[in-house]
Amino acid sequence: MTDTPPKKPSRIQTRNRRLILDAALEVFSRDGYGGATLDAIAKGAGLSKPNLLYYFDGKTEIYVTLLSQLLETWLDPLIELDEEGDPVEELLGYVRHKLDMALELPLESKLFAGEILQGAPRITAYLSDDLKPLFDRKCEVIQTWIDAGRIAPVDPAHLIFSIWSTTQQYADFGAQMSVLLSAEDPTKRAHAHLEQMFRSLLKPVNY
Amino acid sequence: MTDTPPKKPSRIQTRNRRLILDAALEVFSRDGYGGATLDAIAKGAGLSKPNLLYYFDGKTEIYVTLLSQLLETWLDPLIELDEEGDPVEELLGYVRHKLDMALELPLESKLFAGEILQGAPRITAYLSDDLKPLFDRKCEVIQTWIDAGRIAPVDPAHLIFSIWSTTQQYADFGAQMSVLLSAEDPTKRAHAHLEQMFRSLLKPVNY
DNA sequence: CACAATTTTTACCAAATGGTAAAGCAACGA
DNA sequence: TCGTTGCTTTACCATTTGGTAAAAATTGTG
Repeated sequence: MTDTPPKKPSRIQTRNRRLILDAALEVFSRDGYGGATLDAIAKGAGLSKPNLLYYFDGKTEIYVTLLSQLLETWLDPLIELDEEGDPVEELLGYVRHKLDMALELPLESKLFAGEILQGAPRITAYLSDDLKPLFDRKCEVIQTWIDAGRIAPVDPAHLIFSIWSTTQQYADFGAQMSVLLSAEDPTKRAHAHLEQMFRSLLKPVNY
Repeated sequence: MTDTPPKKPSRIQTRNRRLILDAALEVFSRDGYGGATLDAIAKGAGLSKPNLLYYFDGKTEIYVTLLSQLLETWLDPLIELDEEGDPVEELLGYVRHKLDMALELPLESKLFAGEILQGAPRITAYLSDDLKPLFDRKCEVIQTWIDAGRIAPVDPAHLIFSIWSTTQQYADFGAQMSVLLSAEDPTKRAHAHLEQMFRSLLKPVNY
């Protein structure tokens, strides 16, 4: 019995860790890892800095905790891509789902984008251990659909990349869009536009 | 004659400012604005920190200088979009040009992305003063093409957004792609994939 | 060369930052 | 109610960071 007992966290622990992670998400996604400070996070959480460090071992741990929690959510939509369903509708469903996530969780999207932008120094392990196997599997599914002539012959990997970038931009580049579209709401046309784009790309060639 | 005389910079000034900006690009794009330090930039440039500050007034000035220089280059391809040319080929040419830029200038792309990600706090003025007018003009051009039935009816603004995001991802998310494609070279299929995607989207409906 | 202007170095500094030690306070079971 | 455990505060601290003052060295120029 030398191993650490699991010990479920107290109510107070659950609450404060939640407060900290919420504040940290805001700060990290706004200022980046380097620009974020423990003071800012503590202030946002309504706690003192040493109190923060009672719950987390340091800045990096908070950041990594945030990322790994996020990554689970992030993977879900891709997992749901079902080989048995209708190919075009499955892929369009994935686009829709991913776009909804970007629109509803912009801070999470930005946090992730920021980490990748800087070379993903803290999550490369996750990328190769969790994401890559899933990615490879889904690429194969897509390839199967292509071989069966059920969608147009696209490059599966680059198709997924395109889905990721076109959906996430609505969170990541939101500041730019706000300026360029002034009054308009980017959300409005985003769904329709992406549906049109990927439908025209994927529609199997008639003959 | 109370205004500052132009005074062309000495050879030594030109060289050192170049050294500094080159080093700064590397550091800022890798560590973000907040994570970048003057020491790191100075080291990269092979100068002492106070020497840096002889050429630039401070961290922010270096960063802003870098961004505004970059932004000119960034705009060019969009400016070249020619109303008189063949619509589909013009737009595909823009895609190609933008992709080449992302592949050849990944640091610049990342620097820009990082700034937008954080809400573009230092370049909002540029966005509304320079980019927006150009953006609006080109949206009108695209709308003209649509009205003439020369390309499929897409949302011009979102079309441009999609071009931006799908091209820039090859720089901004390069770390992720490296892991997911392991040995392969993302560059190879990128051009073909984007051409296929935007061609199928833009092809005018036959009737 | 002499002298002024430019460039670089040395020696600092105040504020911010990530983090710690230890005492005080609260909660809770026996 | 006592003692143990869990939580919070106060008071620090070493390092890093952006930045400055001023002397020293270098460069350009008549």
